[in-house]
Amino acid sequence: MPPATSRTKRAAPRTAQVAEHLKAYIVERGLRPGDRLPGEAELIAALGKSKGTVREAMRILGAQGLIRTRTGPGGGVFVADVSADHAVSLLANFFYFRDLSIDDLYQLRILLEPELAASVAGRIPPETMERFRAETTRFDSPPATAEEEREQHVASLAFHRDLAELCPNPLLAFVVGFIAKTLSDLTVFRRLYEPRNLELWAMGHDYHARLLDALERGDADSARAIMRDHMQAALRLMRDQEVKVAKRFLA
Amino acid sequence: MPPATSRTKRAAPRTAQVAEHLKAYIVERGLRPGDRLPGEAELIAALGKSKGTVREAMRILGAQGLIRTRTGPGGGVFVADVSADHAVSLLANFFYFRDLSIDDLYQLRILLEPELAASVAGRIPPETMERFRAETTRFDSPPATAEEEREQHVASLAFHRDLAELCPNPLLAFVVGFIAKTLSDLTVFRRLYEPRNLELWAMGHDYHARLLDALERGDADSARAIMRDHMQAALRLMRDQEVKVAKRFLA
DNA sequence: ATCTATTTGTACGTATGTATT
DNA sequence: AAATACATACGTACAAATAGA
Repeated sequence: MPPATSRTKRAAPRTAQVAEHLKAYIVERGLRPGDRLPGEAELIAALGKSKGTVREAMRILGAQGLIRTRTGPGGGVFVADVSADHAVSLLANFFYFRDLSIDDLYQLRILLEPELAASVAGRIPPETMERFRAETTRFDSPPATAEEEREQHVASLAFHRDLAELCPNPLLAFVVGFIAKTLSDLTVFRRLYEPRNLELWAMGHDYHARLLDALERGDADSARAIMRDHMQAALRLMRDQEVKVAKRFLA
Repeated sequence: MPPATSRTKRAAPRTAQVAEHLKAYIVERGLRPGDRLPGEAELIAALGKSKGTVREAMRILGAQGLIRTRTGPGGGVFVADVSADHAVSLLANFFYFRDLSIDDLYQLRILLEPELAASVAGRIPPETMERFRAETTRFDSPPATAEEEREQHVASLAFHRDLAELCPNPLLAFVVGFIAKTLSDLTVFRRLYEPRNLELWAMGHDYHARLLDALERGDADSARAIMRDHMQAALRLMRDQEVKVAKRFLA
């Protein structure tokens, strides 16, 4: 048996043990989002751990998005569905110390967005389609100010996120959504005095309309082709723009 | 002013406030991985919060991979680089309640792996290349048992993860690594009595060698083409296999 | 090798806040 | 409006780990 000074893997702290225990508990019982977990008091009694230890374990699961707690009667600890936003934030933190360039993001975008467009063709509910059409009218006139141009760009990215939510492949939807969110955060801090790019507006406006047409009539191949052209053009234009990166952690 | 019973956004719990405060602290000061953060005692004094509150906040940041703590003299709280493994685990939890199918994973794989192969062509250090070559010899003979076949498959996925680490695009590297890890976890539980697939072995062995050749001579286009063919063939074979999904949370 | 100092980790008791009935 | 049930916050004491003398 190795001496105490050896580099044998130290036992995990009790808090981490309790957290893992709770995860296993959820998996074993096949609990679903909304299902109730034992509360503080019960866990303290059942596991023989102190209040602090149990609470810290809860915080770990909460930070990972796995549980939610509510105070008051009928409150307690509940299994939570990890939200897409939460997962995006957690992943964004991973890239905090790794610098993602615009090119990095667009390399993925060019590969994925056309496929995503194809996969949602013919799968858009009429009322959603109506909303999309209404959105495009907001951009019928070219942006008058740099600020307006930025708003249009962010709105366009929001459209891509909305589209992603309709994708039947959850992983594809997530990655595309993540990229759009990241680009959105980046461009919030774009320099405002740069010359506005009317070409970008005209192109965006045109592709938007043609894409919606293709999606509505369920023409996956056209949707893919339109999106591919748009992505390549967008990358060329992005390359000309100076972008200030916002460094921060997300909640 | 709305009454107390309205749905105005409740103030965040103190613990969450402290956690956000610490994140902001890191960002404002531009702290880097390894840099020291104020310890428990200092934070208790500086923020006027209790020990439990401060510790729970630390656990939140720890669960997100942002800090690490060490006991003893010279110990304390330190900024951590969120590890790729940690980020993969957090994202895997997001998909716990969303079922990713093999087809979902391969839809992305087919799009991304060829591009990744192209991007690492000519960028593989000689000693790494040697290691890759050595690995392939382990598979010079076809698998004798179902268990051996599974091992080869997992090893092949590990190779793809190693390759991903060399990719200059951190996002592309992450997504491909995530897919390989997820497939690895899935196939650990494949049924063992199914007929072994010698075709899979032969194809894998062949493409492996040709891919390494292309990568070594920096031939990005060939690498991309080889990888694309391999992915499409692999998907066809995977579709014939019954796969048991392992449901669990990751640490 | 043993002790000592330092810093996080665990335990427990009590009080406060919050939301439902 | 009040009682109830639950999480949240606080303070103290002690245990464990680790670097250095």
